[in-house]
Amino acid sequence: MGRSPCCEESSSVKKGPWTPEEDEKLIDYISKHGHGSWRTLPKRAGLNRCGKSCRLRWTNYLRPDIKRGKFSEDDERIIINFHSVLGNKWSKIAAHLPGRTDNEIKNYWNTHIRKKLLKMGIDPETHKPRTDLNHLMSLSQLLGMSNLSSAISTAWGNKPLGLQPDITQLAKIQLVQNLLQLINNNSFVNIGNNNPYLLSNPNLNPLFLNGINPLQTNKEPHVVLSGSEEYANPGLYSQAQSQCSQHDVSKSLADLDGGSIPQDYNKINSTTTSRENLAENPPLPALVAFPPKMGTFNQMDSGCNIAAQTSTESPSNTIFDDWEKLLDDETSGSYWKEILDLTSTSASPILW
DNA sequence: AATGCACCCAACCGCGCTGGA
DNA sequence: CTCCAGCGCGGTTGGGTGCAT
Repeated sequence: MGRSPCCEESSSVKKGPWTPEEDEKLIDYISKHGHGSWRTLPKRAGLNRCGKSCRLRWTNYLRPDIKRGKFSEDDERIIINFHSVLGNKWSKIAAHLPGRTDNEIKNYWNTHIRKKLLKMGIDPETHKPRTDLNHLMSLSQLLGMSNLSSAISTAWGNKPLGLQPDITQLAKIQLVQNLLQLINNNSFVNIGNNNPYLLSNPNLNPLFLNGINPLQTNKEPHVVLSGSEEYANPGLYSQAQSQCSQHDVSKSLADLDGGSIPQDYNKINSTTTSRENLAENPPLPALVAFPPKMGTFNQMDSGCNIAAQTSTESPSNTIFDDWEKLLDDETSGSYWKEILDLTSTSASPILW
């Protein structure tokens, strides 16, 4: 069905940035009369703007309850978690960050968070590790740079730059993760990063894929949504819920899906695995056992060489041992050779 | 100082949904 | 049931700004 444009094309309504005078008129009018019909508001308020422009200016900028300024780390985490569940539903995400507008969150996502996730090797759309070849290339280049830096440092008789070993390890790990995912196309491993987002993200933590909450010792059943809204990832939604509760958001998320908010959760938590992941992607055994408390866990402290944590759910030490070997400089060469051999014989056109 | 470039974010555009006639 | 006005939402644009050369 066709619809008339918001403003007559022939009309000479003003566009572009708002002047302080226009702002004042709009604020004055709405504070006295409310906005009522946006379409008729400009005339009533004496503004040469279209109603839509007035609404946008009010909701995104002039509203008195708008919170401006930098996003906190908590805000960022909440945005990421809700985005992993809701996708680009900016208004829904904004509903859980009082004072923030959907436009502001959308901009912040596109300019900051998106890039951050990409740098971490995470696809901001799916919240899963990137498997595109460009990304693999950049990782292999990172490895190359890192090795070069190491060679230069050795040649000069200096120790490598302080960050270099971590970068090397992370690049190796990330690269292998992505290779494994390419090869198996059904799961992946995630180690060597102390970012709470990675650890708590059911898409990124292998334990979640096994239906294990890394922060709890017992398995939990899958979430069965009883509400009207479908969420791609109920585990993350629970996590998002718990974070939301920390911010004292009055609107209960439980109302949305008929579930209950796990009130005592720590900052990073989750309850279940993704139904889709389990249904469509049978999990590989978890490679790393996570300790029960996030606060005590710092993988970087051990230089990515994670000490095996005992867990009743830990399926295998063998694979973990392999990873340790991979991370061991003395033996990594042979493992890389194996991987290279494997990829060179596979049908996938891996580029090096 | 001038220029080019990248980034940020306010504002715009167009589509879909909703509810009333 | 159809039509349509109005609104809200998500994607996109472009001007302003800061930084590098």
